[in-house]
Amino acid sequence: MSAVAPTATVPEIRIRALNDAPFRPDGDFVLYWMTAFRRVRGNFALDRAADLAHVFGRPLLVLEPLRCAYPWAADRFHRFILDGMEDNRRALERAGVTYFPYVETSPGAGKGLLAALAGHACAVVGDDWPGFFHPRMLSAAGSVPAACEVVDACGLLPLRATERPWPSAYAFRRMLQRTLPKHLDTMPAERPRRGLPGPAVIPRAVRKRWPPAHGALLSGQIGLETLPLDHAVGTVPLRGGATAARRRLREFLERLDRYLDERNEPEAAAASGLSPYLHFGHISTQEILQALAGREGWTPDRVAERATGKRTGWWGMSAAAEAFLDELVTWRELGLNAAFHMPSHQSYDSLPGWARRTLAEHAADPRPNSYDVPALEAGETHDPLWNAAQNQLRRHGVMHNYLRMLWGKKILEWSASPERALEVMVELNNKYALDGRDPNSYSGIFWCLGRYDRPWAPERPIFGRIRYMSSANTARKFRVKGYIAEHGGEKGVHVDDAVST
DNA sequence: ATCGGCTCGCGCAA
DNA sequence: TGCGCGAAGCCGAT
Repeated sequence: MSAVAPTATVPEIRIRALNDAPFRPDGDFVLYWMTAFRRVRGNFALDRAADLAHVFGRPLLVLEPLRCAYPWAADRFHRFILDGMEDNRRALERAGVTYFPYVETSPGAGKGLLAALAGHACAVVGDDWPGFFHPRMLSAAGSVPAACEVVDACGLLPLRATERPWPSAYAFRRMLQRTLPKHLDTMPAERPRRGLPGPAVIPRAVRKRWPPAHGALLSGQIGLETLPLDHAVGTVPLRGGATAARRRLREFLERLDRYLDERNEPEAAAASGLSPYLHFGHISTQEILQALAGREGWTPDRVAERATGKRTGWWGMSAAAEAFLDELVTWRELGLNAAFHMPSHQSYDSLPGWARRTLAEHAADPRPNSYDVPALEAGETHDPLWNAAQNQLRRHGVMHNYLRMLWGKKILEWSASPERALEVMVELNNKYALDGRDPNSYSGIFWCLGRYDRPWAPERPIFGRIRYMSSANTARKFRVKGYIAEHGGEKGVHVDDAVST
C-alpha cells in the first residue's frame, strides 16, 4: 500500500499502516488525526497527511480530539491541551487548513467520530506513540472505513530503527552515536504545507452529532467546570501549547550556560522546563535541536566519527548543550525505546533481575516510616524537603529534576513493598505531573527502582543494593532552604494556586 | 574538598 | 574469557 504513497518528505521507516484498506482518491479530504504530536511545526505525521492531500488534490482536515474519560483526566491537563489547541487553530487558519477541534462533554461522546470522518476520507493519518493508551487505541483504529496509517514523530531516532529494548543509557548512547547521523538530514517541515485545496467540508451529520469545540473553550474564556473531570486536582500556573513552548525554549537558550553547573540546584531555574511541552507534543526534538544548532553555530557534520558511548564530546557542541542533549535525546528516547519494545514497561516485572532479586530479599524488612497515599499526596511527612517537592508537584504540575529522584527513593523507603511503592509513584505522578503518563515518567520512576542503574553497596535495609539517596545528603550538596520555604507548608501557596482551586 | 571502594551485567576486544 | 565501565550515591579515610 505504501508503495503507491509518496514519501518525499517523510521517511518510510516512520510510517506504519494500520490496515490494508486502499486509498480512496475520490474521498472528500485527507484526515489528520492529531492525538500525540499536538503541533503544526516539526511534525512528520502532519507532513505525511499533507503529502497525501497534495497527491490526491484534496483538502486536508485536521481533527484534534480531547477525551474526558481517560485515566487521571483533570483540569490541569485539559487546560494545557486546550492552550495548545488554540495555538493549532490559529496556525492552521493562517495556513488555510481546516481544523476540527473536538472536546468531549461526556464520557464516550466522541466514540464514532473518527470512523464517521474516515468514511469520507481518502486516507487517515494518525500519530504513532508508544506510551499510555496509544498502542491499544491505535490497534483499534485500524478498523475505521478508510486506509489508515500512523506516523512516528516521537524523536530524532525512528522507533523502528531499533529492534530491542536497551538495558543501559551507556549502550543506548553508543548505538545512537552510530545510528543518528543518517537520520539527522531528514527534518520535518517548519510550517504546514500551503496551497492545498480547501476548505475541507465536514459533513453536516458529523457536525451535528460531534459539534466542534467552541473557540471560547480553547481560548480559556469558558472554564472547565461543566466538563466531567476530577476538578479537585486543580489547574496549574503554566500555559500550554506550541507558542508557550517556543517562548520557554528561547528563555532556556538564553541561560543555557547555567545548565551545566546548576541544573541540579533546586533553587536555580536552570533546567529547561520543556518536559510538559514535549509530553503533549507541543514542541518537537527537531525544533529544539535546530534552535541549539543556531545558538552554537552547529551543523550535523560536526558529530564525532567514533561512537564511544561517552556523554560528552560526540555532538561537537558546548558542554552545556551536550549535557542538555543527553537529557533530550539519550534519556528521552531511551524511555521511548522501552515503551516501544516492552509492552510490560509499566509493570514491576520489567525491572532488571538483580533489582527484583535484591528488593525481594528486603521485602520483609521493617519500615520505620510509612505513610498512606493521602498523607503523601498532601505533603505531610516528617521530611520537609520531600514535602516541598510533593507540594511543588501538586501545585505546579512539575517537580525539580534532581528532587524527582529523591522523591521516588523515599516512596520506596516508606512503602510496605517495592510493588506498592511503584503503584504509589505512578498514581501521584500521573495524577499531578503534566508530563505524567509519558514513557519518560515511567523510566524516571523505574530508575528509582533500579532500571538503567547498577547495584550499589553497601546493602541496606529495604533498598538492598538499589542506589540509596537521602534528604540529609541532598541538603548537604545543594541549597534547599529557599526551596523548602517556597514550596513547604501552607504559606507556600501562591496567589495563582489559590485562584486555581 | 577529594578519593576509593562498594556491586552487577553489558558489550566489546581479544 | 576478561575487562572497562556505568544519571546525579554514600561513607569513611585522608
